[in-house]
Amino acid sequence: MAYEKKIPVDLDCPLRLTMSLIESKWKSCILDELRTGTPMRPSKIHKCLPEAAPRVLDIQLKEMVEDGLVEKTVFPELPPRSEYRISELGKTLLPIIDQMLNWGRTHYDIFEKKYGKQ
Amino acid sequence: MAYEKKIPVDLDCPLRLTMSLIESKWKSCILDELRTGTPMRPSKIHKCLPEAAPRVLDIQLKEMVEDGLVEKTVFPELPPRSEYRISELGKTLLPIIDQMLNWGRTHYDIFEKKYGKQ
DNA sequence: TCATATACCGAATTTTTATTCCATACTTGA
DNA sequence: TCAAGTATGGAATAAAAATTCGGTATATGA
Repeated sequence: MAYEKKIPVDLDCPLRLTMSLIESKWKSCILDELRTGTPMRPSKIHKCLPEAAPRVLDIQLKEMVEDGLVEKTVFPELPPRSEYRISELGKTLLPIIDQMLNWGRTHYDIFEKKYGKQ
Repeated sequence: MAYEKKIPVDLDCPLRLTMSLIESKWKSCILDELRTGTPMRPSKIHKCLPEAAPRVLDIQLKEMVEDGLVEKTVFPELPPRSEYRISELGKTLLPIIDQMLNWGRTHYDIFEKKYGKQ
């Protein structure tokens, strides 16, 4: 099987456990997009995160479903339709996402000066 | 130069900015080790994080100094001596680290059952 | 004398992630 | 009829991150 994580999550330490669930490039953004609880179709998620390659979002969504952070419903229709929604467990991560969002907003200037263009 | 990050931090969105500063495998753990503010010599840091390859810690410490999360003092002695300490900016990330630690402790069981050995 | 400790870094390799491209199979609207 | 949208995934490739190994130079203690 392609794209199977060798170590799904890191159980060695609680900090690494949490990090390993969200450290992939787009997972925190996916949680942020799904935060309201409203189900979202994958095409919508792709549109909301245009910087991310669709294939990557698919893979990360799949992992998040496996980890229990996100729930998926597939409607047996044609053309195919499916929905992703944040799980109760996933919601418990939102305060962390919030703090990271706030931190990023608060300290953006420092890094813009340091690493921004020109 | 070896090990230069292509994009030092991600300025596209505040969430990605914060994540990009700490998502490397050991950075959050390094911040946790340095949390009290007491300077630590690199050999001590290596001992506290024995799972991490020393070379990786060196590299990640260097990046964290560059990003301003950690400060470094080099004593011009032989044998060489140096110290790392968390910066004021780095300290502002500790509430996030704390929340991730708590989350990991609270939800450890779920993932132990799911992914733990036997 | 010799192993150990010190801090660091280059280089090569391995592992993990991310990206790109193509394919499926059916619907709708132009 | 034909392009575009729908969800998904295989496969190949590229890029990034982590790991391993070896080297620098000097001091200390056995």
